[in-house]
Amino acid sequence: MVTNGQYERGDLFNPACGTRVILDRIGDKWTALAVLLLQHGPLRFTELRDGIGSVAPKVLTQTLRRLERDGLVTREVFAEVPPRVVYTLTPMGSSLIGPLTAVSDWAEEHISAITASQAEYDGA
Amino acid sequence: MVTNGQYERGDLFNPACGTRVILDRIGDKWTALAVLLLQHGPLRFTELRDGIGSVAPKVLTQTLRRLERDGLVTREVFAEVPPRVVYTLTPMGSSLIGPLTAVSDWAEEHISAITASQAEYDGA
DNA sequence: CAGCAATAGTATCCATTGGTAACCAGCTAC
DNA sequence: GTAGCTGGTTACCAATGGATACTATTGCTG
Repeated sequence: MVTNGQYERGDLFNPACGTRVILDRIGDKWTALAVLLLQHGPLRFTELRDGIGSVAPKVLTQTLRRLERDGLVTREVFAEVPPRVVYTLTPMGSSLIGPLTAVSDWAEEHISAITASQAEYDGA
Repeated sequence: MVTNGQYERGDLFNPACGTRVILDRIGDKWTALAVLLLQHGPLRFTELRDGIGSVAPKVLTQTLRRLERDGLVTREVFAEVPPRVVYTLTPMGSSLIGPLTAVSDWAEEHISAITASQAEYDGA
């Protein structure tokens, strides 16, 4: 089931399928969270860094650069003093909010059951 | 906005919020893919390993053990020769298929736009 | 009985990614 | 001139993931 000869649809056993490529991309430590945080409007570098709390600036820079390269966020630099850099979701980035929110809602719904399962597993 | 005093709902800026805990858990390299692969029925260790293709047995074992600990899959050992181990989604595991499929569908829909954006970024 | 084959892993070592801490560039206010 | 703000970068260390070899169990082959 080949689409345009480059990516295979649906066949998750094929490493070249689009889903696997994307899971590999947004399945790193901070990407999904960054997109979710930007859903209510643009944020500055420092707002993201301080808000996340535990991310190293180096890693946040990497995450945002990759998102920019993928066309999911834009990066605007204002030549002020002190400098200001604002990150904004593109329309494509915004379209990812829905699916990510589905996962997020699932998480909120099942987090306590998962924690309970872990406790039982560890104690048994 | 605290639920039971342990997890905070909705506030993604709080590292203790359920979404962030779960994103940290299923946002590793193979967990989401393993759940998606199990959606059509149980699979053996070797079927998962060979199907994924590029995962080291050590890492697949870690992934499946964590999923078992979280209560998302069950592990059944048949004392035969050669041995047989079958992994199956629990009801909670199956309930994650919907949200993950939403992400998967998004991926299939936007993979070519993302690839194009990357090419432009790299060439510009 | 010696040797081999099949499955589901471990064990060991190496590579890649993420984290910590320190520093920089540009400008402004003291 | 020196300190401070922002948005990083650099150098180094820790944790996670990957490659390869090996093991345990037991029936089958010769």
